[in-house]
Amino acid sequence: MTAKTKKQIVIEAAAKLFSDKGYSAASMRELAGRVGLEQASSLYNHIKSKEAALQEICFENAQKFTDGITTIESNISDPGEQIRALINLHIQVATNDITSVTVFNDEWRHLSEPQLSEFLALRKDYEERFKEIINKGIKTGTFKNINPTVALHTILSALKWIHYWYKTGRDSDLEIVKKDIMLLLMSGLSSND
Amino acid sequence: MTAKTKKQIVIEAAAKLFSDKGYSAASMRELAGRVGLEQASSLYNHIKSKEAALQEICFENAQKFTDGITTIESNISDPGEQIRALINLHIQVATNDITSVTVFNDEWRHLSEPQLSEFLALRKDYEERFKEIINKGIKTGTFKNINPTVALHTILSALKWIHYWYKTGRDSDLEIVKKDIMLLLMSGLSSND
DNA sequence: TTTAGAAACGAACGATCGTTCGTGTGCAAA
DNA sequence: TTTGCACACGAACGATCGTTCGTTTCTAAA
Repeated sequence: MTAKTKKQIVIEAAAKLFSDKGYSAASMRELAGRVGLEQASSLYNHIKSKEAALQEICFENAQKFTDGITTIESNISDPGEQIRALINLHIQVATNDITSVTVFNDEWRHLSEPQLSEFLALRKDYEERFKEIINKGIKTGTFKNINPTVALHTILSALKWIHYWYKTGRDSDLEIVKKDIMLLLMSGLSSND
Repeated sequence: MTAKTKKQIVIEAAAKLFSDKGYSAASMRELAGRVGLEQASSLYNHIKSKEAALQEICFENAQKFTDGITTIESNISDPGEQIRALINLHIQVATNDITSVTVFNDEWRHLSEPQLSEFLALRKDYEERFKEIINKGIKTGTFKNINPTVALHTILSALKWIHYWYKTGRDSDLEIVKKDIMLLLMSGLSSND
């Protein structure tokens, strides 16, 4: 296990700070204080700028999702199991790195060009591949005939509260939560009796 | 139809601006420009402060949800129909006032005390009442035996993308979207063949 | 036509922002 | 022991922020 570089520490603290206050309300002086530095200027020995930190966080998380869906596409063929694996991926990412996924979800819009366009392109690509799996499931009769765009966004949006839950309450076991989210999204709230 | 007061115009423009840039990144000078004023100082003839505008937006929307669930509680008794009505309420609010619901969802954390606590109490109250309906449905066998907290947050979170969709693409009919969201949340993605 | 009040203006305030730069310090290689 | 480099410091920069205040302009009632 290699030691964490100071840069990594700064980036992680930045993710937490951006998550707590939002990117614009987060100051470099507070970030310095959180990593034990007296001066904001000291940060610039480790990162290039405030926005460079945001970029690292956003693209690092984008990579996790891109890698995840690539693995799922090549190792699983049944659309139902693919969607289950995607749901699992989102829960996994959200609970493994609680703060940076918040930044990924909410603070990407403070990226400036050309990073903003690049980020949106990555997201769009991910969504298209997700939607393609839904489409395939509908065609094969595995899924209901629901508008794929609606299904895509409803599922993605539904998975966004996890990091919040994991951060605050976390009263029940993760495996139970995972199972119930799967059940709700795949089979719905209504009982079938 | 009474004319819109300048204060209302300012508040609505503030909602749009907060939605576009986030509360912290939104400046009073840009807000002034958006309502045709050359000076930010002119805004203070209509609103008390930047945060006062945020407060109005947040609590006005909280009121809509509180009023909505109160009506549903007293006019509908079947839990399944109550949840359907709640989903409908969220879609209705999100599409009727696209921008202010964004602020309600994402920017409330920039409220300062005591408004922050007051807002969180309102939200908590709403969530408890929503959860109570889920609980009732589980008890009567209308709903699956899913952890009510998980079901609550998954459904609430799932409904948050609507305003985004309504703002940007809006390629398909609202009634179709509404129907498909209902179907997905109540019966799930999997087909039952 | 006069007058009172509402609303817009423009300068200015103190505060805070991200970032730069020159300096000093301490550790590791020579 | 000397040298070089990584890193922390502290002052300072220009910019922008929300807000205040005194003044001017506009409008509608008298």
